Amino acid sequence: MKRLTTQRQAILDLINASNRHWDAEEVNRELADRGHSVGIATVYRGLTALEEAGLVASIQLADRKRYERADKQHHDHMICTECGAIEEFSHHKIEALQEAAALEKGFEMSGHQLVLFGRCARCVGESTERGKL
Amino acid sequence: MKRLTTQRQAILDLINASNRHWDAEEVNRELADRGHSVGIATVYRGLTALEEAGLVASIQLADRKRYERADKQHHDHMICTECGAIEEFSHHKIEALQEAAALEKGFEMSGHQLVLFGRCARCVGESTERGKL
DNA sequence: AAATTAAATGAGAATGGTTATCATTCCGAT
DNA sequence: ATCGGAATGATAACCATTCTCATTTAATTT
Ligand SMILES: [Mn+2]
Ligand SMILES: [Mn+2]
Ligand SMILES: [Zn+2]
Ligand SMILES: [Zn+2]
Repeated sequence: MKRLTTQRQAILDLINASNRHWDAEEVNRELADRGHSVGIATVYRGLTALEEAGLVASIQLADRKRYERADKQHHDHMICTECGAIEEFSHHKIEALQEAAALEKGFEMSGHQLVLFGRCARCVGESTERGKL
Repeated sequence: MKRLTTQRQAILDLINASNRHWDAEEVNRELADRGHSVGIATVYRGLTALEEAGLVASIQLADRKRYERADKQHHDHMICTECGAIEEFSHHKIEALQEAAALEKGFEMSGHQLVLFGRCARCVGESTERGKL
């Protein structure tokens, strides 16, 4: 059980060849554009299967789930509330302190999700530009 | 504009009188049980309005949005993947380091969301009990 | 190679949380 | 009392995701 079919391979290749954080619909559309159209249900099932196999990683944002390559070290995300850009960062001290906080509550931590919201450098720069006019 | 109507007051009172993290449907059902039934659409609008007014706070979990009292100091959450319990914690160092990480990327942070997943003390205890049998 | 069997696919229906519509009701200000 | 902007509630619509099911694909066994 759990085959790496042509469709799943196509999804995996797409994700591995980029640094983006894809949602199911984007994967579906991009594959269609490339001529290897894959049914949307299959995309959802494929993404789930690939994640279970540890071949892709995901972040659950408010509305949609997004997938990215799994061959990067663990990191968290900052999301620009203005342009939607997703930046990555990792801070080992934060990770350590999370563990500490969990321990303190007798909580057996198995994972976490940290997302920072705000304006990315580019958006901040642009609005500053505009202010100068 | 933005009135504190009877319905919204009822929602607010309900949330303020508890330490729970309510979703819209729970609020709707609880108010109905108490005889002050409020339409589900009104509950959604009310919760949004109350949050905009700073009278309640919210956390966006994977599936649903949950609301809680706003009169507590900022905190983050640990969610038990076994029983669904939501525990709260706050760690000023984590908060500070988040700011630092944002600064490093030229990111103008306006908010964040940190959720730890795992098993709460009670669930860990229970499975240990069971192991002893 | 043919048959067997389990898993995967895809089209479309269904689900579930949330938002939009719209006629009606409420309420504050003139 | 009247007017006009908000709020309400029933319901439809939305949208991401999952489910159903007939069909296809592909390993495994004869
Ligand atoms: Mn990432
Ligand atoms: Mn809380
Ligand atoms: Zn931006
Ligand atoms: Zn628990």
